[in-house]
Amino acid sequence: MARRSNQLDVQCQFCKAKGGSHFADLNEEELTILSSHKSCVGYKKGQTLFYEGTRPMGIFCINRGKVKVYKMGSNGREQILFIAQPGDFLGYRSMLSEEFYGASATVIEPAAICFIPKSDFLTILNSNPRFFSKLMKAVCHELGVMEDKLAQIAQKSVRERLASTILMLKETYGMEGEGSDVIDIALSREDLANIVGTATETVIRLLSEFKSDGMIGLEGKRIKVLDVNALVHEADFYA
Amino acid sequence: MARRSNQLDVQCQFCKAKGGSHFADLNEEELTILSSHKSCVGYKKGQTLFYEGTRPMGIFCINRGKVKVYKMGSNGREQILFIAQPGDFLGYRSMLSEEFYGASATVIEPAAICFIPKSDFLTILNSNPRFFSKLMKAVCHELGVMEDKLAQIAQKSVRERLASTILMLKETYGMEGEGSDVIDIALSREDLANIVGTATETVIRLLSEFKSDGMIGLEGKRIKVLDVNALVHEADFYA
DNA sequence: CCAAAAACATGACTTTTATCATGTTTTGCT
DNA sequence: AGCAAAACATGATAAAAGTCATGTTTTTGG
Repeated sequence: MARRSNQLDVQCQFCKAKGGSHFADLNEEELTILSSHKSCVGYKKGQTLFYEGTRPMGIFCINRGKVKVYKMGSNGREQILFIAQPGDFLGYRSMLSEEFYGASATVIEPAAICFIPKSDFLTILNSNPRFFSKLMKAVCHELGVMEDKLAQIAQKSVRERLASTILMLKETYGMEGEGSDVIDIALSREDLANIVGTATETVIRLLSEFKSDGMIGLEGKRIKVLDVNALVHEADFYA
Repeated sequence: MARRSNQLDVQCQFCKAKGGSHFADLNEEELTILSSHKSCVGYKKGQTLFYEGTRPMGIFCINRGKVKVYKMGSNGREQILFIAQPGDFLGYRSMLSEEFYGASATVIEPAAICFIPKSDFLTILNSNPRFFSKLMKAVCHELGVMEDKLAQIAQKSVRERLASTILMLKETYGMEGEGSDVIDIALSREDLANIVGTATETVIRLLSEFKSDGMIGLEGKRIKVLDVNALVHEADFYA
């Protein structure tokens, strides 16, 4: 069998990212089915897994790296819906609703990503009701999260949303340091703006303000959280 | 068995709203299970089915009327997530993700609504894989719709969102008239603002503008769509 | 390693939208 | 019917955020 130069040898059975994923409690046999026709490829920053409006052919499972999932607006600006990390699946939602992709997915940190053809995935899904239930639960949870984000964007100011986004990033990517947590994700200011739902300049300005107020520290792209409480207050969590 | 004064006798087998609902192709036996412990009650405008933060005990199935589903913001303003109509279920999403309700549901037009206890609903769900699949598909679709709304709110102006909301309402509640379609739903300006995600005054002002531009007509709460193309243009659908 | 491109940063200005104030109309209730 | 409350409407003003212009720094590719 021909091999693409950057084809990687990642078997589901031994995947380190599996632990936290929905695949966590499939049995050996099922993992073998998953592995049988799958391919795993290295992706560079900026490469796109799939585009909005195209037909899903299978699911992407992230082994390493980070991927932004976003919709393109008529003004050319992206709205980032979420950032996927190792263990996450991508593309199964559209596959299950039998629709075209509603969003695009592009790598933002060098990644290793497996592709599992639709048919293999559906085979597992139909033969394992517990897996199906688990996925259902996950989708229901996701819907709740998305509703939360909608309400936040509709009702909070850009300042509040930025503060709350920084806190959310800290929860997910925060690395314990001495006293301060460094957020271990290389987001451009533009990407950050596209998560928050605002203009790049506005994010840059607010970050400077947060910095001079001593709430965060900036080391290039990396954001250091210096004063969690102040950020929580800024995000208006309890008001 | 004691009967509450406004208890209604609605049997799932003969429910007119069933046709368009997820219950459409359950068999007689399953419908009997559904009916067995269910109650169906009349609700007046303003009555609340459930509150954000409480525990789901079953699902609500709308037989007649309209219900707004919304989240409360810290500023006291509601963000309406969607409006449910006859045939829709409410509350199953939180039940399946085993979380508290993430939103509240309040009647906006006099309604008849059935309540099916959690256990009965889960019985059907576990015994009928096709029904489960259908629901999964619906949730996946809903998630796509919600992502769409998020991107719209994040990227479009209030003016564009109002135009697009009016068009959406026309699709769902439009009644064919002579030349113009009347939107058959009695939304207060405040509710409309809470769908669009803006202040009530802003909606009122923009509606006046749309009216003097000849795009819509206003007869009390009812909105008449006079020029669909102009609204589509205003909503910036193709730009 | 160097040049070009991309990302970051800041100022000036404009537009959009929220907020506050006030008055009018409609609705609901007894 | 009549009164109170809610909803609707409009103006004035302020605040928030977007846009444009321009310069600096960082990153990237040959």
